[in-house]
Formats: sequence, structure tokens, C-alpha cells
Amino acid sequence: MVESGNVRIFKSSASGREQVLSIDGPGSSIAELPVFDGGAYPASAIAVDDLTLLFVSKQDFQALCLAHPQVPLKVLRVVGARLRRLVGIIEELSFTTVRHRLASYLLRLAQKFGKRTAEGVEVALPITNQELAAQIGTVRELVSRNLSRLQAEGMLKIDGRNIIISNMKALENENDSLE
Amino acid sequence: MVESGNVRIFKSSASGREQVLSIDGPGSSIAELPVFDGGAYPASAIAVDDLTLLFVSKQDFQALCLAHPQVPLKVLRVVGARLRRLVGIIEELSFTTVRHRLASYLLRLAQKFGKRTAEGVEVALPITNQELAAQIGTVRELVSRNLSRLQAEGMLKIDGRNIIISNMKALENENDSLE
DNA sequence: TGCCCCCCGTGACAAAAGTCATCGGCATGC
DNA sequence: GCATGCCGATGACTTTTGTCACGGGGGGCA
Repeated sequence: MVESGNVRIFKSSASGREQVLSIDGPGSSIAELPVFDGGAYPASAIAVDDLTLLFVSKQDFQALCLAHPQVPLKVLRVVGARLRRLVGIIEELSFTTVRHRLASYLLRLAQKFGKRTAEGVEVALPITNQELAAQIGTVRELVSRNLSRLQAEGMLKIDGRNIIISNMKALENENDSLE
Repeated sequence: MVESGNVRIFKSSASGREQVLSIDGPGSSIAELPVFDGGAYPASAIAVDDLTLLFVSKQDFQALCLAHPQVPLKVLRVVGARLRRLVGIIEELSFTTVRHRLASYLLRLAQKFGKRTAEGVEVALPITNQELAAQIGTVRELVSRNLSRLQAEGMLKIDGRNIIISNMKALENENDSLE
């Protein structure tokens, strides 16, 4: 269980690429699978910032579940959310382009953290291009190129780590109609 | 719960492509997520052959879990397996080529159903190229082309719906060393 | 101050993926 | 028999993705 801080869960390839599966904050559980089925860890994890975790052993978990039958039902809800997220990643990887995934990411970011300004919605990229690439399943260069291209097309303006989305509508259009 | 027969679980894109998430047979559960968290179905399902299902309502499931605390623990194991499979799909989609995924598929097939013959291991493709494409996340044409190419390179021989893997080693080499 | 490391952008290129169209085979059903 | 529809192969092409290499810009640290 994450007590404080954030963890990034990811797979890495032999050639050094990474694919982020999720980023989990306080209240989330991570590395539950071995507790459920006794198997191996399905992915790697790394602290994004200062992090404190609570460890629950397989034995304790099972005992807890047997003693308090509501617990596993709650856990199932949490695991369900994880399943949904993974299905979403598969869908994006299988059906959409890097450009599309990038637009989706920016939109999500804008909806969560965007500030309205005169020129549009402004957000600060919280991560490097490298990490963004890992989250949307591509490489750093393509993130860079596609950002430039979106800028050239007038959808947004890049100012260092800040991004001003000047044409929210256009960005949203990138988003629907999965090709 | 699947009582008999097989179900294919898949997502489909606006342009008509499909991505298979899993194929489940007797003993598996499907469409559990709404029962867990009350949300929507995360994907579509279709009967592969004659199929009988057992329906368990959310209420019954919860009552069952509360009455028999071992049940949800077992369910967690099953869901865990599903999580692992999805992570595996993401890994393949993100890191590997169509060629690689095709080779993996054939190897799995050969290990499960292959018959040794003088010329190599023989398997019958149980599905159309179209469906194979949906399982490995691509389109029909690429499956066809890559099969031809593997044949041209001497790894296997295609005889209608039958495939004779003449060079198992070479096919396995395709498989390790995720690029 | 200078060095090193990481980050970013970009050109040039190669490889992979996907699209569109065509042809031929085969089964099904009218 | 013949039309229809699905399936597979393949050529020609475009787009997308990924790789490699380079140069420039900081930030930290000795």
C-alpha cells in the first residue's frame, strides 16, 4: 500500500525502452499480484518522489480477508480499476497513433491541472519528454517531433516546460474518431 | 461463468479493427468487472462456438463472498491471471513487431497442439488470418505477408491451413531478444 | 570556471505498419 | 449453374514509427 508519495509501474524492454503501466499515489496498492496468486512480480516499480509504503504479507492479507469479508470486495474494486486502465492502454496502443496518444495525454493533463488564460489553457508538463514517451508507448524523439507538429498546426504553443493549448477544440478532435 | 464453449473478449475501433483481449473457456469468468465495481463493461464478447454461461448477479456474488470468504480469494487469483495476460499484451504491443508477435503466436500454438513429423512440427491454424491479426494487434494483410516471409526464410512451410515449422530453433530466436 | 550529464530538437535515414486495389479459390445458397 | 461472400496472397503506395547522429542548452559539482 502506498502511504505517501508516488510510484511508477512499468515494463522495460531488452533495448532499454520503457512502457509505463500506471502511476500510483497514496491509498493505492501496488505489487498485489504475488499476494493474490503467489506468482512473480508482473512489472517493475520505481519511486517518483519520496515514498513510504506499507507492507502486507500474503499471510496477513489472507487472514485479514477471512476475518473481514468486506475487505476482498473492496480490493476487487481496486483491481477492477487497474484492469480497466490496462485495457485502455491496450486500446490506445493497438488502435491509435503516437500523435493521437500525445493529444489524449495533453487533454487529460489540461482537464486536471489546466489554468485558463487569455491565450488558452495553460499547463506545465510535469515530466520529461523521455518519461512522456514511456507513458504513451513510444520514444523521446517522436514526442518531441509531434509536439512541434501540433505547435506548427496552431493547436498549442510550447514555452519551455509550459504548454498553452490555444485551440482546445482542435486537440479534442484529434481525440475522438479513433481511426 | 463459462460453463461450456469459448468466448472471445475484444475491443473494436471505430474503423472496424479488433483487438482480442482474451479467449476464455469452461471454468473462466467473464464480464466480472461490472460485478466488482458497478461500472460499464470494459470490452465486447462473442461466442466462438456453442456456448453456455452461468449468470451471477452482483447481489448474489457479494452475498456469496460474505458467506464464504474463500471465494473472493479464489476470484482474486483468477483476476490476477487476467492482469498478467493484459500486461503481456501491452508489452508485446509496445516493444515488438508484428513479425515477432506472429512468431510468438505460432510457437505457443506449436507447443500446445503441435505434432512432430519428419519435416518438423505441424499445427493447424485454428482461426482465419483476420482473427489472428486481431489477436496480435494488426491487420490481415500483415499476417499474410509475414507468414509468407517466414516461409521464404525457410522457417516454416504453409500448406493451406496447416503449418509445418521446419526450423523451430529459428522461430524461437525470433522470440527472445525483445528488440 | 570548466566539466559532465541530462535534456531537447532535428535532420537523415531505414524499417515497419497500414491502406487500397486486384485476383483467384472455395464454399454456400438460391 | 451461377451469384455472392469470405478468405488468402500480393503489388504499389503512403504514413508512421523508430534509429542514429549531431549540436545546443542548462544545472550541478569538483
